[in-house]
Amino acid sequence: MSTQHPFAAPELGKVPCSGCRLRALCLPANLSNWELAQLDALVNAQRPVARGQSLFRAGDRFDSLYAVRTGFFKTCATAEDGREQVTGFQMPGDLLGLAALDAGRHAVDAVALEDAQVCVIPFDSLEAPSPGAHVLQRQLLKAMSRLIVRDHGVMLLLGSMRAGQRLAAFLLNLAQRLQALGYSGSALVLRMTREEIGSYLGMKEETVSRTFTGLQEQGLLEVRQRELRILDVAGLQRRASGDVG
Amino acid sequence: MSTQHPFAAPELGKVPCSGCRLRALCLPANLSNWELAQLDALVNAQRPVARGQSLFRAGDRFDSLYAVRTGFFKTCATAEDGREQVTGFQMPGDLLGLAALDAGRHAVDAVALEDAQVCVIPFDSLEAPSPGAHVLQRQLLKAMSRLIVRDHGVMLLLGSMRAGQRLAAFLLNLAQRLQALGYSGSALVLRMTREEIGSYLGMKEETVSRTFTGLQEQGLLEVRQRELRILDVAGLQRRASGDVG
DNA sequence: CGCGAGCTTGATGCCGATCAATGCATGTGG
DNA sequence: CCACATGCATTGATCGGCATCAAGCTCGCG
Repeated sequence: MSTQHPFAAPELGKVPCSGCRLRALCLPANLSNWELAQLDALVNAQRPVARGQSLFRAGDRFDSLYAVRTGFFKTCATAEDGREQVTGFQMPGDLLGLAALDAGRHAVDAVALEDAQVCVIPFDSLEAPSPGAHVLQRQLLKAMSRLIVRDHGVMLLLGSMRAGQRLAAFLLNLAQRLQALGYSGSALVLRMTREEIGSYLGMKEETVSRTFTGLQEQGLLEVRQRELRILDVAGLQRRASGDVG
Repeated sequence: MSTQHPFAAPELGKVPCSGCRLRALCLPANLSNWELAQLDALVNAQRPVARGQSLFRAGDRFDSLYAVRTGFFKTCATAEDGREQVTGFQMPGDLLGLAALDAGRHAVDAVALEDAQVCVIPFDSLEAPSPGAHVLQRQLLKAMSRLIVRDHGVMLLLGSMRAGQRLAAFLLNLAQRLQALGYSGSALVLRMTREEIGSYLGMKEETVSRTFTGLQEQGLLEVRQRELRILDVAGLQRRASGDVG
């Protein structure tokens, strides 16, 4: 149902949080062993999502949260008039579905930008007043708080930065998050199209393209299609802070 | 009766949530009597904040959440380079400090736009695994989820709307929230300056002013200084959806 | 090989930023 | 009570960044 390979089971075997490579970056961050065990009991098995597939869509009934285990997602909000906007990009360790807790229905579409696997956290886990639920709730509160802070950063970016600053800030943030996952902080592959970047940053794909070219001509980075190499982090940071135009 | 008077006490007497006018709109929303009692035990007394004063500042240690009881607030995020941006306006029933849960330090400044009173919810309440904490956490998760959804709306607005649409959408939202509080949905007083509106909407105060004038000339509203009257809700809605330029 | 999705580059025009001046309301001190 | 200062709001003139429209270009894939 979820993948293009007909033989793929809807759920794969479970890897416990306690043994997960992402343990320090995901929900289990900073938990004691006992707390970790409580959490482990609430997280269901993994589920694959093929590139281009939706994990959920806006309006879907909310019955579980998801943590990205492998792969890359985008979330899209849709206005009543049909305008769409990318509201975030999620990589391993990030949570999906947090905006749905209030209304009981998902508020955005979550689409895999490459073949991915997510961990499933049933909504029921949150309801019962078990010790595990308490741990989970506390971690979720932190995760949501973090998301709010990040969104405020995006609002700042959208409200008061020029195209060059926006793209520079975006790339720095992306590189930093990838580095936290153990990847190189300077050489990376863009999982999303120019249009998706533009949607996230409030600019048109043509402008994204031109801005890439501009940053490249200034020697700050090297970009060829989806492959990106950051040559001058400090320069990019200055650029993001509005140094130049 | 606000902090500018030297004799004002730092805390006033407590009004229990169960007897609060805002009960249905604030943290106690949709709670059973038993749950309400649990919550009541966690909320401290009220605290006054005078117009222009900060309830907290970015970087302050986070030791309690606040619920607006009376008055009007704005929250401001500050970038490293000093740029400031209003990230939200809070009215009675809204919570303040949600962005601080993750880092343990406040991420924004919260400033009273008029003399105000807030209810204090000590952070400790969240930590202990008491039944009250469980109730509080569940309500907080919902409130944060709601904030995330609202922020996504603002991102959409900032990323893909023209000045006229932004202002129209903002005013409709403001009027709707005020109406939910029992005020008129069509006649209202703007608690914030043009500059603050502009900061929130990603435009300059001159543009806000011109846009007000434009909407007025189209007969959609009437504005004189801070006093605003919405004359044509449907027209404003069309305007917000990008009907006109 | 040829198609199509995605990316780049160019030409033009418009929206909103910017600079600058005036108007209006409130408050303060003489 | 008036004169003046101050903060906020409006209006005008000009300019620049980005959207828009319109071709080409690149690359992966059937």
